[in-house]
Amino acid sequence: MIPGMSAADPSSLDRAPIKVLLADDERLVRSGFKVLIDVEDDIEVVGEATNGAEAVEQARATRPDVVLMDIRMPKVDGIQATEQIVKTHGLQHVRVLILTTYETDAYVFEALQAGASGFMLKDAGPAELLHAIRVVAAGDALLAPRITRRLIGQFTSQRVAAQAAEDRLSVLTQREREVLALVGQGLSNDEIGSELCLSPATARTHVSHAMAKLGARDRAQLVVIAYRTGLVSP
Amino acid sequence: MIPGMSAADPSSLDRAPIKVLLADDERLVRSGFKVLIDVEDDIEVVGEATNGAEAVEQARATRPDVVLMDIRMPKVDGIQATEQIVKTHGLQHVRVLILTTYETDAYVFEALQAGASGFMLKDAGPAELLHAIRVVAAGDALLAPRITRRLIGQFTSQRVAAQAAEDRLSVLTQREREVLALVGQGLSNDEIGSELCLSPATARTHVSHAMAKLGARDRAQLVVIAYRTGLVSP
DNA sequence: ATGCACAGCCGTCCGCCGTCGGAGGACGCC
DNA sequence: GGCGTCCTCCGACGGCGGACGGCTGTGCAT
Repeated sequence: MIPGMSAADPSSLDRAPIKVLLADDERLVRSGFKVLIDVEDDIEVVGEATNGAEAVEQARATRPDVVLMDIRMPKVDGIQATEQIVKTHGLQHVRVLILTTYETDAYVFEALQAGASGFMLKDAGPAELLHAIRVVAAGDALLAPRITRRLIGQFTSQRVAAQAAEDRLSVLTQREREVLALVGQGLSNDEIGSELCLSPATARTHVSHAMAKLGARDRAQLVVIAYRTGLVSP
Repeated sequence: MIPGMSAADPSSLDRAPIKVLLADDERLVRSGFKVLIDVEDDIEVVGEATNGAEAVEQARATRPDVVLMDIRMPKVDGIQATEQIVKTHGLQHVRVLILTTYETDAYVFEALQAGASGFMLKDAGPAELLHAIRVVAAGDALLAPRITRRLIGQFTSQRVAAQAAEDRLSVLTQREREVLALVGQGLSNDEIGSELCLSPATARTHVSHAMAKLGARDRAQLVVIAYRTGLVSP
């Protein structure tokens, strides 16, 4: 074991070994992982599966700590299998580590949504893979660096977009923004008036001004703008 | 160098060493990192800073590949410094790796938004830290496993919430959902009618039914529901 | 076959919404 | 003081929106 990389498992000797289930349709890949894992003292392979359905069966039978799951597999794919495993009663402790060749964004999203704890690419080094298994077994999560980068990029880009959209509201006065926020929650003019201690006529004026400035025709379109700019939360 | 962990830098010997700038207000922390880094052949410390302002100066002077940045620092904090560095013309190649004791969600978000490429906790092992430096220097990104876990948890939880909210729409007919989607984009009844090849009166009926079933009074409130359920994207 | 329920479609009536014009007061700026 | 901006308020008009009832067709059950 590599010194210093053991944050997830500082004393491997006095614990039960991490039980791993391999799910991949290619025999060569499985045997490769198996020899890689078997030389480690603190990790052992307890089962293998060649498709998603088998993976679910094996998970129920062997109750592993970690499932190394490929995505593209015959019959049931890895993402569906992941969903079934983590939703099975009594198998909540099982962590799924996706291991695939493709870094398609859609795969990553679906896999995480399905309940995967990690996402690694097959071009990762052996030590990275072993480290990932230990991290996931400890209940933490881990993504391949390239995936992390893209995830962050997407995260920040949508933040920037929200920032840019928020600039559309810069033409509004403070009061108009307040009114817009209430319109964004579906309030009527009268409700806005009593909420802000205004005459309903004044509320209408502010709504009207906001619509004119933002190019909205309806108050419905104002709601759309309020959501798109992030003025009102989901 | 550890075999297998070198995916980010497979052949360290035939490249220029990674230049690292240390930014931390505690002398002990800096010296600790320095001895850790200096024993590696492919990484070298080219400067040190004790606060955010110094970090920006040093980054301009030494043009490092990676800045190891603490968050809590006097004068200018690490997040502000990160923002200034990555926005400085000619310093876009500089990657910032946040290294802090606290895993507060707000810190993580702000740091990533500011342009950081990684976020590690100070309780990480030496090998993890060195690996993180190499990953970030290679242009990829990396988060501490605990951070990754929380990020994924937040990501999926909001997905699950959207899923639960979507059940509200189960009472609607297919046609009504279509109409609702268009209402959610701010379309008028006439526009919906021509969009779906309907009489405007029919569009109104569907809108009316959707409102009755969902407990909405306005079409504005329908827009709110459409966004909250995720029927229309942000 | 009859009755029933539901989805879809349409026309009509009333009310709120949105527009326009006007008007007053508070504040800051030249 | 004059000017501009913002907030507040009012009244009247036209129109879209929403409610209501009626009509058709389909599927299901008795």
